[in-house]
Amino acid sequence: MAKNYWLMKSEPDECSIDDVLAAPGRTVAWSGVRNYQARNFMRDEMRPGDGVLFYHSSCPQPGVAGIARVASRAYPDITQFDRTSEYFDAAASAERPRWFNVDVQAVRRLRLIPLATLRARPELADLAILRRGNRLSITPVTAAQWKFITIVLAESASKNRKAV
DNA sequence: GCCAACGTTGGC
DNA sequence: GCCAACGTTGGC
Repeated sequence: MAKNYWLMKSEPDECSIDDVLAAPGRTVAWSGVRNYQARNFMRDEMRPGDGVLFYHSSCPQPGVAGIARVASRAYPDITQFDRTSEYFDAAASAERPRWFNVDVQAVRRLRLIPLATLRARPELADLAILRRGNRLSITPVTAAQWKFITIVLAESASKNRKAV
């Protein structure tokens, strides 16, 4: 099956790309997603090896902060069973779990590609996260968008750093 | 099944 | 803090 690509939002106060890089195995469980569409992407479409744009949201400098990869198939999100968790779901049971998550492994940090930079590029006009009113925390990325962001934008960011 | 009210997201 | 946009809830 062809490799898929995704953009996953995370609030850096909660879990930044550096937090994932510092985690054991550079891997974290992407638990706590409580949106059906995002859940379905993880449960039904994600496969180990899929590419992930790690996006920092709800922070002073929103943008793509790193590259990661899907590191597991989806499995039941343990936080739905934990009464002490803010993600507890009384309607879920072990027999009928409602929420699922994959594991995400950090690959590398990027010099931040700011949201404004993404918006400025006509090549990314159809990027889901740039669509008006988009709030989904997990969105698909096309192979062309992935290449453009991880090669063209990440490269030019690296050159700019040398120039500065 | 409709739809108003409410809650959340997330950039600014 | 504001506000647009969208998802969810619950009465009917």
